[in-house]
Formats: sequence, structure tokens, C-alpha cells
Amino acid sequence: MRLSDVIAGMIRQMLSEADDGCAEIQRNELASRVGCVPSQINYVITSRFTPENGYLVESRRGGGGYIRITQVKFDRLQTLMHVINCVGDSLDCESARVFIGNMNDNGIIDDISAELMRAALSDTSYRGVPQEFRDGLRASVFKQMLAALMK
Amino acid sequence: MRLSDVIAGMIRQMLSEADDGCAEIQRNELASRVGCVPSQINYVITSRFTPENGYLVESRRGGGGYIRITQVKFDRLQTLMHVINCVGDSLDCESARVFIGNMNDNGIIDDISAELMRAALSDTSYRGVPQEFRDGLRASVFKQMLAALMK
DNA sequence: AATAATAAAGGTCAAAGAAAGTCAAAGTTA
DNA sequence: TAACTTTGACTTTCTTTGACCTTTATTATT
Repeated sequence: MRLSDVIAGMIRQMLSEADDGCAEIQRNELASRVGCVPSQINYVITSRFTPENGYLVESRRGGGGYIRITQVKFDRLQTLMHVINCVGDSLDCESARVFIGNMNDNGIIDDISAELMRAALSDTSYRGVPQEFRDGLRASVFKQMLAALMK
Repeated sequence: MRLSDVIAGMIRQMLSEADDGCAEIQRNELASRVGCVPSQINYVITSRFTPENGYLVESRRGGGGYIRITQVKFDRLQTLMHVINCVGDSLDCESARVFIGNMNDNGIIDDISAELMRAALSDTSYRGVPQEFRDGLRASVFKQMLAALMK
């Protein structure tokens, strides 16, 4: 088992137990508990608890220092509603993919859902539909799917 | 006996013993066990455990790296393929719902996926699209989504 | 009280280590 | 001879470690 994964696991554990969605660790203390060099903790954080993965990291040096890792929690319903509102009557393929990618990264939708949405909104799906109608149709299908996720 | 076949046999053995349908190997370790050069393992994998043959390969380099070979359950793919073939160039809303419901019941797709598909194929999504084009469009979108599920 | 020294954190970066990947040449087999 | 195997040198990616740096808090000094 990879040391980094052990450490990542401990942090995730702490996060899941925390009621405020944030885990506060002492770098040196955690390192010696795991039996590794302190900078290993930094490595784990920068490689696995990145903003792209939905984490926020703050820290403080000096006596009583800490590293606080917060799991950014997007409110599902609120985000879905927000996206629906952002999408107007027309949506091009590229924008759709960006929306989907972001929601996927934020954990609003899982990987399979993301794939399904990409497929449903792909230009390939609309072969035969005249160009000038595609983006309108795409917006409509997209919003319908988003609405379905709110159930 | 060909070396490659020995290695392939070992991997198949591991796959059959695994309860989750996936075998995780360490390239160097397996190579030295068999007494061959590590890249031989790559050769075996690329020549015998291909997607066309129903296998999925993931890997990771670096310390604690691995190669994971998953045997895709044929049922799933087969069913998806079957459904794709059943759907012609046209698909009405009711039939779509039946297909989706069946796949959901059989565990081919999960609840969320089912909801997403229903939404994407609903008539509401195609408001504005003339009736005579809707079923063709629906068939196209449906097949695209099914294909996405085969990844 | 203000300042200086010390201790206690955490941060950075680069080197070394540990896997896996690639590719082409050489060897085999049908 | 064409297709398949085997081998090995070289590359890329990810992980681990350690030396050195910066920031903050605490304690001692004037």
C-alpha cells in the first residue's frame, strides 16, 4: 500500500467525521504518526486535495500552526438550479461540455451521468437536425436532464 | 509453451479467482516471477487483453504502481449492443421508456442514468421540433447515450 | 512596553527511488 | 516471408526523502 494513499485515506476519514466539512491537521504530528517525513504531507495534499478536486487548503505556521483542509460542498439543488438559469435558449456543444465537466468535478453529477449528458448533447446526436436548430434543442435537452437530477 | 501464453494464463487465472472481476498485477514482480523482461508483460497485455476482447486496462507508474486488468462483464455490453440494434431509425417516447425501464430493472443502468435518459428522450425536450422529426432524433440521442455507457 | 532572541510550526525544491511505458531490433514460427 | 515473440535500452510518471527557508508565537532582555 502506498504511503501517500494511507495519508490521503486518513485525511478523508477525518473529513467524513467532521461535522463542518473540514479537517485540521498538524503536519509534524501526522507525519510522525504515519512515520514519514513531514513534507510528504505536503505532497499528498498538493497531489490529491487540489481545488480541482473540490478541496480548499489553508494553513498557518508558527506555534500552534495547522493545515486545514475543507471539502467544498456545493449545494446540489442550488447548483443545478443555477446552471439551469445560466443556460438560455441556446447552448453550443463546447459550453455544454464545460458545464458538465464542472459539475462532474464538483461532485454534483457522477462520471456515468456526465458521460450520458455529453452523449445526449453531442453534435453526433443531432445529425440531421439543421445547424440553426441544434443549439436551441441542446439547451432544451440539457435543462430537461438537469431538472431530472433535481428529483 | 510460449512465454506469452504462460503469462496470459496467469492473468486469466487471477481474473477467475478475483471476486470483483479484476486482477491487479505488479509488472516487475510478475516479470521476475516468470523470468522475463518487464516489457514482455506489456506485450501480453496489448496483444491479448484488449478492449476488443472485453478487457479494460488501467495502470499507474511510480512507487506502488500497478496494472489493473478488468474483464468487462459481457452481459452488460451485450445487452447494450442488443438494445442499440433493436432501436431503428425511429423511436417513440413510450418505447424509449420501456427500454429504459427494462435496463434499469436488469441492473444494466442505475436509477440516475435512467432518469437522465428519460429526461433527454422526453417529448418535453423536443418542444419546437416538428412531430415528424422527433422520433428520429430520439433514436439518435438514445443510441448515442447507450454507446456512451459502453465505455 | 518595546525589542530581541528562540522555538515551533509549516513551505519549497531538488535529488533519488520505484514503477510502468515505448519502441525498435533481433529471434521464432507457421 | 509475414506475423508473432522476446529482449533491452531509454523515457515518463509518480513517490519518498532530506536539506534549507519563511512565518508565527513565545520568552527573555532592556
